[in-house]
Amino acid sequence: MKITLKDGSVKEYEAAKSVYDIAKDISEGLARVACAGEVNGVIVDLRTELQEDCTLNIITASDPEGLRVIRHTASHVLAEAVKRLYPNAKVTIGPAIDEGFYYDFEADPFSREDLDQIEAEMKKIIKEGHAITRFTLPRAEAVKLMREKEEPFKVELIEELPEDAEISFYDQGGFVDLCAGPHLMSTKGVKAFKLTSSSMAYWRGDSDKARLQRIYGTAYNKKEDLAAHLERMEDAKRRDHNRLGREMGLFTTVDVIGQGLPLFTPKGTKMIMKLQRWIEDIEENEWGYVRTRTPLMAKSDLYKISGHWDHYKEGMFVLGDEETDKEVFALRPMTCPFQYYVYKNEQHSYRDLPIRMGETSTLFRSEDSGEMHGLTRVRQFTISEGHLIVRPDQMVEEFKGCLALAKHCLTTLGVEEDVTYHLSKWDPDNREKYIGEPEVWEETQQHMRDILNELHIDYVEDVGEAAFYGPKVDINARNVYGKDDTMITIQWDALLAEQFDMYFIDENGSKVRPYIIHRTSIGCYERTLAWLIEKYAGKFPTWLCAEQVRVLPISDKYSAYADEVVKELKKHGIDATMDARSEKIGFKIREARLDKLPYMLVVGQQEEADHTVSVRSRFAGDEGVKPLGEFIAAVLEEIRTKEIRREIPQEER
RNA sequence: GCCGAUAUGGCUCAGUUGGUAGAGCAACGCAUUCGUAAUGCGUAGGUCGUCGGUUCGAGUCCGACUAUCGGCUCCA
Repeated sequence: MKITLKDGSVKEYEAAKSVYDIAKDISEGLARVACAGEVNGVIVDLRTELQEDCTLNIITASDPEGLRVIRHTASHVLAEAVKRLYPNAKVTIGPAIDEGFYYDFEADPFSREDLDQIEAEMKKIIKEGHAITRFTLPRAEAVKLMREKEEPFKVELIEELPEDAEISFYDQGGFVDLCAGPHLMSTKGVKAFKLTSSSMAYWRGDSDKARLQRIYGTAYNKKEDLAAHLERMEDAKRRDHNRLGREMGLFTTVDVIGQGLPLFTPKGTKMIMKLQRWIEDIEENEWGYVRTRTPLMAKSDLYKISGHWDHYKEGMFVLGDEETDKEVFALRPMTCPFQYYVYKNEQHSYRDLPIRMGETSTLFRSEDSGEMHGLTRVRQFTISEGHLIVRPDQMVEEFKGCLALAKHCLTTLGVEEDVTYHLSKWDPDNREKYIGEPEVWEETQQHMRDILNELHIDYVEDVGEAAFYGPKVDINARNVYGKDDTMITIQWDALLAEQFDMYFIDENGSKVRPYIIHRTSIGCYERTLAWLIEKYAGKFPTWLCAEQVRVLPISDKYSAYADEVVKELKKHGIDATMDARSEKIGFKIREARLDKLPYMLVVGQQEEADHTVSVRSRFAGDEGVKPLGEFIAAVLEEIRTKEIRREIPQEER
């Protein structure tokens, strides 16, 4: 009998061998890695004897799917452990997920101690080494089985399947769970796992349905892989901007000020100012933007024109009461209509276009109280907002320019490798959500594809993610915990000009509607700073650092010279300070290192006499003694070019 | 908004069955004046998130509120 494996290789076996035995054999004796039991596309029982030549789909631990199988099996072991310890708990679903697995139970909340106990029980089950076997039942019998076991959630799931479906179950030594599989062949195969946390979740994600307790865990093929994963999570925790940013004294929050309203310290403010000045300068000087300055609030009338009053009122902070007050205001959640009125302030010729308006714009959004997080989800934020008013024939070129600017910003910050581009399209099956003709949507989206391809940008297309007035390109970044946040968005809008009655005069003297591009170049400063904190673990490129150089006199005797050095540095616009405390030099260096400073200048008798500085950097350690002028020139160049100096590991120095 | 956990000096955390707060680091002072990741000694600092309740007595028990964290996206 010839067995063709998934990878195409063919192996010869004696006839009537079981899938189980073959799997055991070709998974290199591991006997733990999944036997999917899929033969020529048909799922078979693990103990089925194979009579003919066939193709066999065996998953090994080295397959990406192998990890999912291990984790899925771990979730079943978890379910069994919970049922053993809490017989009244009801099981629901337990899939493998990106970083591990979870299982939802209807039960009382689990504490960390409970998780430890469950973990111990899981280890027992694994040690007992139950064979995991698959069997199927017709739907009616499947329902009956789960009724007998008093598992209402499973009954509900089965009843949703087609009436003639063969329902598959997996049995691990008496614990039976409804499941499509595949699984490992024995509970013994779960060798490296950990329960990480528990939380609450709703049945089917619906807050009107039953409240469930979710237990999260992770599992790996080898103990070392698990340890590495846990180490990664520890590292993520250390980089977490919400922790590191506070620790480094960049921002804080205050109870009585409110949720989602971070306060920036002088240090954090300086960093944001550096980002902001950079963006404002390059937009104005290199990318042809004019700048505007518009109110942070407006009468409700404005938002009624823009449509926000009807569609976004929940998300706005409204000042006043429509019933009792003559005028009602709202803090602005976006800048668009404000800049539109700047455009409308004068009549424009086709020759004036494009007009690129940029504003460092503070916005307010009334996020739900549970949605706030650090600097990434806040109620007040400041964004490098902008609107381009363009002629239809300029649209493609200008859109390209916006993307190029965004890309330039990302590259300068050294984060261009960490983003994903998304073409957010409309949903042709959900036309009432969007305005405009299908042909126009398809055409616009094709333009955007062409632009992305021309700029050699890899992207994914997301259906149904467009704005109601047009498609957009979103640039997302992944945070330390692997979650995506949108950093930059560039939107194609051929509609709102109509709503605000914007026009320009074409060469024939008639009024024409312009197109609008709604865009940001670097996103909002709060979120960008958060991202940079995590990306660099607080060790920012020199140009961004609030404190770039610290001068460390060996002793009080040299503080006059140190002071002179600081003054000289400041004269050149370098952010420099002095540590004049009567501490040992080793102590001062240690503190400067912990503060993640790029440069330390040690000065003592020798340096004072020669007008030099002894340079120690975060990047290369001791860089030797240099004339002060030479050091300043080098740092100024590094700042000017926004260089991201690579850190040479300790052992290579 | 919903569910859960948490809230003690600037920071990280102890505080046992309710009996009126403790450590390390930081800060400050004194001594030390030092050559590339921690000098020594000492001092001060808290109405225990806020408000209310139970009690002779509350950091500890109960309730409300506020804030922080995790989850509410991954679907047999």
